[in-house]
Amino acid sequence: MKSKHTLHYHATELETSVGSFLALFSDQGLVSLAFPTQGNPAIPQPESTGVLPPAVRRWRKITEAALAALLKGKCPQEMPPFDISSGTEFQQAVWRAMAAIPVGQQRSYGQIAEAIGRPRAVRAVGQACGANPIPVLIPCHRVLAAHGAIGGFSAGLEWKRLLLQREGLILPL
DNA sequence: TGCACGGCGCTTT
DNA sequence: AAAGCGCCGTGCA
Repeated sequence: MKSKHTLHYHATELETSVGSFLALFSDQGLVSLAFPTQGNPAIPQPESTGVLPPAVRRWRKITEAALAALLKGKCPQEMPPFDISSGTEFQQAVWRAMAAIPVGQQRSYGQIAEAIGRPRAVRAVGQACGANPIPVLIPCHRVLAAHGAIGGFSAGLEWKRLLLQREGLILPL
């Protein structure tokens, strides 16, 4: 017996002002987003965007526009649907809470923990943030340690700083 | 300011 | 079953 859903993902590159992100879509929506890997601009693109299913082509365009907006510190007009089914219930709750942080605002790991009703699960929240499959659009960069310290970032603190800076957030030195 | 530590909830091995 | 975290408050120099 084979399931006909989610057997395969559509991989596609998204060009931005800071390099090319790699996006993965399922038939449910955007599954993951990967930062441009250093000095590695052109992974050969096996499928042209022409072969992508219509829905995926639409989401791709929306995602690209949303990325561009966020990199300019602006609020995206539209977001693609997220397929975060890979996460545990807890992780999905954390990711949804992060997605609700407005552009230009910040939260602490503790605040996210409270927002999902587990005020003491602070470390677990940190772990779940690190597991966020859709960085930038699910703004894990807007989650800082208590008292404004920058905290961590799995893709590298440089990216976190850049994103915060573009959104006009100032960090304590 | 800075470091050390204990406790915490969840994921991963 | 146990380790290991993108944490956080406290306490001490």
